[in-house]
Amino acid sequence: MAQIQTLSKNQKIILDIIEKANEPLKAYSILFNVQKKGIKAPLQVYRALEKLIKLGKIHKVESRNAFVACKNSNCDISKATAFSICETCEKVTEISDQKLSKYLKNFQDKTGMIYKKYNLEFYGLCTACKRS
Amino acid sequence: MAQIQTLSKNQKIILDIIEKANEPLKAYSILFNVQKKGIKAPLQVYRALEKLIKLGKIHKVESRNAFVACKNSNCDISKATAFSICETCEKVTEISDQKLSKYLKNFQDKTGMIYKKYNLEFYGLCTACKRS
DNA sequence: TTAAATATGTTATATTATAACAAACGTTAC
DNA sequence: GTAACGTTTGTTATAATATAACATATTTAA
Repeated sequence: MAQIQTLSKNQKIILDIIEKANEPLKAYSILFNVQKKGIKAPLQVYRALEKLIKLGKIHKVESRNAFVACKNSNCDISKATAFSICETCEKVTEISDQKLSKYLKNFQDKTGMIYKKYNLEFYGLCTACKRS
Repeated sequence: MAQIQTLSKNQKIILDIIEKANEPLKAYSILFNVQKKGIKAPLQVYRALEKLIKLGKIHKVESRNAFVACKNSNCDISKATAFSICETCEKVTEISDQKLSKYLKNFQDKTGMIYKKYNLEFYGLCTACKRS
């Protein structure tokens, strides 16, 4: 029932890098960045990523195979994620919209399937790329 | 302006396999299945997949790296996709819900970004797995 | 303080996807 | 018909993403 989860050494190192990046990071680019800190193998990165995702500290942007820090303390331990992705500059922003998340959490399909999580990705043109 | 797009040989073969499968297929499992038909290399598969996606004949289930036939003639040339995915049996169903798609097509974020496409994936427990 | 759970380190390998180049095919305009 | 263009194919090689399996160490909690 521990609410506060202390992160391990590798988990801290990798979360730190993802939080400081202002763009989604790929696993092997993370690996490259942490090699000076003694993390040498892909598995060490993937294991930390897996744990951080479970804790809701980061999310995977599925269509990009990349990882971003959760900017949304409301997001229910990574059970409900929404992103906007610019197809030109690849900028990714986590969408934090109460109405949207409420709508999706309550969504029911015809089959009666129980939904525990969702992930929504919008693709388009960000305002910066629209201008140019 | 051609409305009717005739598929090439490889595209037909690969669409056929995906349509006959009742589950999402992975690229290399498709490759294995079509080797007897003379398609030998991954690129031949990936190129056909890419084209079929553009035409809206199939969709990629991003979180599974797998491909399903479009069951939804309404889905706007693969610009608006929604799936339900059972985390137990991995069954994937394309959701065809007018209200949902209308809601998402009209969704606007705070930044004013223009959305051209979206992909939504719900994860949970299907009715069959719920019973057991 | 010892058992259980979690995290680490390491090597090897599996899986998914694209680059680069050459040739063939299909459509359209003339 | 045929030249020009875009699309598709075939092929080899390689890049990028992710996991298996095993041994050891560390932390947590009864």
